[in-house]
Amino acid sequence: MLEDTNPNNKRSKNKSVPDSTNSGIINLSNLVTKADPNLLLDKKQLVTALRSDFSDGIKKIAIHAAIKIIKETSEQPERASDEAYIEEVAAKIVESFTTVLKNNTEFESILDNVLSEAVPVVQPQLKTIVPIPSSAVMFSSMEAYTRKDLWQKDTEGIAYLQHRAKGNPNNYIEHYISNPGDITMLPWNEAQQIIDKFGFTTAKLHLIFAAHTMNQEKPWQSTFDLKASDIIQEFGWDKNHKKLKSEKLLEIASTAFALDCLLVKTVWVEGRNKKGEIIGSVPIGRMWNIQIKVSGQFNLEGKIDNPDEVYITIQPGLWTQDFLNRAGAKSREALYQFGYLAQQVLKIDPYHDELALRLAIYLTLDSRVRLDGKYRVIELLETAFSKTVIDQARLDFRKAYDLKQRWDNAIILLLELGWLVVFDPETYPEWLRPECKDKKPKGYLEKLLSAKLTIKPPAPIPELIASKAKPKAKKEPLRSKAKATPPQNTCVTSSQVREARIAKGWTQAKLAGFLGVSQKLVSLIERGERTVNPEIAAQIRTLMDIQD
DNA sequence: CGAATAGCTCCTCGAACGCT
DNA sequence: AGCGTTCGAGGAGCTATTCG
Repeated sequence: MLEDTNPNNKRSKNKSVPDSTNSGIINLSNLVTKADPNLLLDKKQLVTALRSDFSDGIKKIAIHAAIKIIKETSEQPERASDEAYIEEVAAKIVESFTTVLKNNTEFESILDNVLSEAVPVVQPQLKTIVPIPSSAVMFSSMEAYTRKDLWQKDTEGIAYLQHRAKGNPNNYIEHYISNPGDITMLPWNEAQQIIDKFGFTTAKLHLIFAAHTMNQEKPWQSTFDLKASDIIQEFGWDKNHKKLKSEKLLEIASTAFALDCLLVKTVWVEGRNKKGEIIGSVPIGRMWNIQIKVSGQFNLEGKIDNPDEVYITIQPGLWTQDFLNRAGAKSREALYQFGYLAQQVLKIDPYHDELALRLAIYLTLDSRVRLDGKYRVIELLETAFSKTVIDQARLDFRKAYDLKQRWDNAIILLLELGWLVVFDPETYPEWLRPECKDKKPKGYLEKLLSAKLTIKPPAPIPELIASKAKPKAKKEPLRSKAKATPPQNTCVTSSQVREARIAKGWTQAKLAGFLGVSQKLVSLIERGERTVNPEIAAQIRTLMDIQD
């Protein structure tokens, strides 16, 4: 089961480099390891570095060789102590080697084999609405990144965070902390240092990784590359001019580094069907395997101080085999659950709009499960903060006022971002709503906590989710068809679908996977042999960016 | 040769229809 | 009205063909 080997294990090798100059043999691999690993990014720089390293090595050997030659073969062995003569002979030896090296294309072809492509092929930026995994692992990992208060110490002093399923308490997911490239669980004190690095940036980067993972057919077997400057734009950091771009790049790199430290273990049994149950249990493994490559100008020590780009290579962990397995879901052996992420969520500022961001992330994941979007205020606040925050607000009127302010600001921001917020007329009266400036009566906090409201992500996400959900609740016949389609143009032609799909480089099977239909139907649609129902048409338009 | 696509067949489900 | 039958759309599985 765990047979696929982790490519990251390579990195711990090459710790000590034997001094090849003493043996008189130049070993290319030794030279490679002596070079700064950052050099591996740029073949030209590496070749230059290796050539100069090679020449230095040759010079030392050449001097030894020159002395030996003069002593043993020369007619004037006494000149073996004549430094000038030695250098002269050594220089000839060096020259004979370096001329060979200069014209040696074999040297570069060896490097071609040693090195992967210099600049990785990066994934394009995310669109405004993207599919995103919404399985329990996403909920639990979001808690791991944004809820430091939920981390605990077990009896052996290991730091862990446990997320139990609401419906079935036998199902749970646990997270641990490790050092990068390792799966040893770290004890509390060491783990704390990494947990301290967690936060909203980590959570947002995690969402971006997760969104790109949706593009992988078998995520647990594949890797993909992202460019940190794309991520900066997705975070909306490009508009902040107080920080240098290189600083932002390094922040992304260190955030990715923190993501590499999260482990996950799942014990999950879901569904009842003909084949029995889906067992989604994975032993402890990494959430993401991450490698970071920095590119830019080298300083004198061969390091990069101010990178002009950072490339992140991501390999999703084994959890995706059980929770993001399209083929497995078809054969009812694994899960493939996803919702949709509005890209603007990534741009919400965690410092000024923390609650809005927490709500947006939670609701993004939860909207697939809770189709009606109905929540009570207390429920949302409890998932966003620890319970103690609410208890403190109950005891201290200033904290209560503060909490109400934060809640109102969060709701106002979500409304501005196009989220659908409908206040329940009975439990959420006018005077309690964010826009009302009137003085609040006594006991308003309890009123607010028990108030009900409907929150849904911005259009067209609710429509997309609704069309994905198998309509178990009876749809009202006939009328629904006419009613469901009023606002947008939901027609697509067969050629539009085919052209858009090919433009994106998707196969019919891949599009079918996102639509939740068979590849065959996509084929029929593209040939114009099947009419496209409005819901599928709307999904196609969104997924494929089809304009009128 | 393997991945992508298309052809064929069969199943399911809801709407419409007809009979009692 | 209640029930069974028929029909067509939507969809899945298996497999043949095409294409790079």
